[in-house]
Amino acid sequence: MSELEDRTRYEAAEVEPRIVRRWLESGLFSPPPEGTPEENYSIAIPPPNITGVLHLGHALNGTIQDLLIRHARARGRRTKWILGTDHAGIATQTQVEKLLLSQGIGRKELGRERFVERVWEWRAEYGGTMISQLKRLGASLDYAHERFTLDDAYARAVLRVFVALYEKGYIYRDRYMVNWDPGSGSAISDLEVEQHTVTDTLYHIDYPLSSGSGAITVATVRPETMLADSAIAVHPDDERYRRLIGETAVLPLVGRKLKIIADEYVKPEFGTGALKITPAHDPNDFEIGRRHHLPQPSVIGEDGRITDAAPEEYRGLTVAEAQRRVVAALSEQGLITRQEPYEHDVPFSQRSGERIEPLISLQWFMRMDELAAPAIQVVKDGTVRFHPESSKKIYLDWMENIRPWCISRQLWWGHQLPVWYRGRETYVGIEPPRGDGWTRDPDVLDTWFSSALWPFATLGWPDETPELAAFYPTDVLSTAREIINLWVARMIMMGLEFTGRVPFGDVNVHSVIQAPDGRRMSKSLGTGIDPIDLIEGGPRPPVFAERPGGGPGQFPAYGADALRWGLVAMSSGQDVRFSEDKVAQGQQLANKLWNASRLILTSIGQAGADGGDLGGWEAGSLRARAEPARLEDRWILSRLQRMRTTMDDRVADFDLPHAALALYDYVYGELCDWYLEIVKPRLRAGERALQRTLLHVLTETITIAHPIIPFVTEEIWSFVPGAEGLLAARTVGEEPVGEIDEPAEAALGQLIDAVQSLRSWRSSAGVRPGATLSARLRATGYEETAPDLARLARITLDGAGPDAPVASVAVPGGAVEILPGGELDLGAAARRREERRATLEAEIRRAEGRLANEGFVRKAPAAVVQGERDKLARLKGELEAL
RNA sequence: GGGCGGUUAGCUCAGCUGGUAGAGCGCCUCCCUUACAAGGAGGAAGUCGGCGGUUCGAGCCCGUCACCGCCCACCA
Repeated sequence: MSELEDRTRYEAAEVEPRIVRRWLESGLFSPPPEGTPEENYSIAIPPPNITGVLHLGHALNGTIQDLLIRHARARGRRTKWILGTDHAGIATQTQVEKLLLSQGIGRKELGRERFVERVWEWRAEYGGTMISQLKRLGASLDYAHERFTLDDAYARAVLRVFVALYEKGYIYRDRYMVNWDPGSGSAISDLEVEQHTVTDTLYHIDYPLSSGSGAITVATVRPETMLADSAIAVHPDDERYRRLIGETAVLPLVGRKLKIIADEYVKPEFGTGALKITPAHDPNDFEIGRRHHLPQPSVIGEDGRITDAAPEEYRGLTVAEAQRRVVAALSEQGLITRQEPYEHDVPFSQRSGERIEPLISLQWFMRMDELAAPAIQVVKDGTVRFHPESSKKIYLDWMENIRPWCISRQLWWGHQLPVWYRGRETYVGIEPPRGDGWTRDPDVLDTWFSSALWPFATLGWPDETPELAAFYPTDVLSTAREIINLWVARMIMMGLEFTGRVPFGDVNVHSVIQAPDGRRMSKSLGTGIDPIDLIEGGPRPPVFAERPGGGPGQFPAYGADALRWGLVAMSSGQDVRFSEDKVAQGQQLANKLWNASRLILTSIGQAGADGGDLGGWEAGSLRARAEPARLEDRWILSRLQRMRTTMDDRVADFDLPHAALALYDYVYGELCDWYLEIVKPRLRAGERALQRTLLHVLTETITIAHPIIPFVTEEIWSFVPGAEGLLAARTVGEEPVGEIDEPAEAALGQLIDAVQSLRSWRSSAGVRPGATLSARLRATGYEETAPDLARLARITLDGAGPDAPVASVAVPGGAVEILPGGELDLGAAARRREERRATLEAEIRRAEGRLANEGFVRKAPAAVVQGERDKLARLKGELEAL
């Protein structure tokens, strides 16, 4: 036991790494594939990108999932937390390309095959960063069965899905308007586009009418696209233009004649009310063009340069250069009648950050309506539940307006389409076509296509593996709301289509953690932090206010438990600011629990170390039988049971912040502040019944706390006499850990109030903290607790004599009279008395006022009115006593 | 433009079905009491964003306005 005596502080940095090792060696996190999905509990982790580095969002989501998994494991369920990584097409390709470029190697010169080889090499070297970080966080993932969205088995699943959907007619090829990302040189889906506010120039340009009588003026922020104009549109009811409908105008710089057409899409009040139509370079114009069967000349190529369809002097220019030239030429001709700055939202690629170039392109698409219908149904009927429920709206809004998904990407890193062409023939199949002359489509699939299969492809689908039989469907999917549509929706659709079952029953949408100043957490803003820096100590970005501990500009090593507790505790809203204080609070909790355990374990001492002689241990379950010998024992068992129930309920509701706070309040406000203080005298007596109760309370407390703060609790467990194996493997089952005891709670509550009142009185009356006062108890309800009251409030209750009290301190059930004695500052006591009198008088006035209010007496519930009367009587009694 | 969330102590946040406001940090006073000074005891500190309304009674319910954040959205 001397080791425990010496370790007066909990040193997370020393403890945690070896606990991680013990967990990993135990094999506990890799359950055998047995039992049914209903009996078992599984979660598939949102696969981290191989390019990724853990950020606070990952740390929070990792903690949440681990908490759920450990909680389920402690309830006796076979748990599997499925691990894997995502190949992350664009992100990875871009990153490796940059790296190679810094070595002077270009992607194109390297060639596709060798480039892909280099990416695999890169992945082998760096792809596991986040996994080792998750281990450090304590995440109890099944590390032995790590999957990758590009491994062979997974790739087979992807191809099979593609072929099946093609055969059903859902997947097709089309020339259609796509979001072209010049940065990655690929089309991307709508969900990979984000809008940024940009200030452009709005140009008003005159298009001379063919009739020669005047001109029609259009407004545009992209004058260069006029080279591809194929019409001018006005609103059919717009009086200004009505007579021009059907006429033509001459496209400046090009000379082509443009028909003036009517379309209700045009807003007469916006700009000039006349809209130039460029079907090939604007999504709205594309639709209008289709309605009116307009030609779709395209002047911007996939390389972002002007094509040969434009007049010669513009060919080969970049879009920006072309814009300058067009504007200059138009100005020269006096056709620009107005220019004004114009602020609007413009699409950018989430990946490359470049401005999206809307283009018509030949791509593969997937029609979603048929897949969406059942996926909407399962959410509406509660087969899949969102937490919080409000996030379900995000899903339904998108699903009910779902549009075709552009699934082909012009990249090299990913699942190449199982599509071959020969002349005008197209072959789609898992195996390559027979015969000569076939060329494979070079495109790869959108990364999210493979991610959509995650919950079942990771378990071996399409093979009927034991893993699939045991763990699919999974129980929970936890994520941030930004990928509800990008990923969650698609998993539900694919799960239903290919397994006939929803991939998970609950979707937990967690908070987004912002920087302390409310900005987004991001590396480029200098607001991002590596969670490992909080665990092990590391640089503290300037946006994080200085706190004591740690070096200058350094986070102290808070430890993983602290970070876990802190993240969960702070994640109470949909967007929350990162609070380092909460992490510090988590560290304190770990330290407190550690020290409380030291007190208990060292006091049990040898009796426990001998093993069996505590008598209360049941050999099988290692569960001490508590023997509540006294009131406080019944009280703590009651409170323990309540805390456990609260914890279970909050976890079941996915309300984890309150689970974390409930644990803290119990450990501090009940176990340490009161129970351990009350039993201290009994502790020294070596009372056997007390030891059993303590051991029970300690082991159940750490078992319940373990899912949130697994490290410190595991470390404590290793010192519990008779404990074997890992706490992580210990189950609590369903039986209660204590008995709810209302009388005990009432009596102890009274004691606590009384002690606090007396301490407060002492402090304001200027009594020396160490002094013991002579006093007399004039109150009921302290039959069992009077000695504790005396000790904790530092008074003696032996003053039975006739002495007049110098003060009367109101406590529940009556008052404690303070008798004269050498330690009293009578002046301060008198001042205190006068202050108290003033407060009492004010409160009495308030209560009397309320009771004089006829409406209150008549309409308020009887219990509330009676409570007010009781309070008034009590206040008056106390005033009397003063 | 639509939707969601927020506005409570100096800071970060709790506040259950409406019954005279709480925690952590910070601040002040005291205490190295044999688990913990990364500790303990006590204290000061709030027009609960503004304005209306419902109610005997509103931080909580309703309306409205303001500000902050996020998500979604094809108006040049």
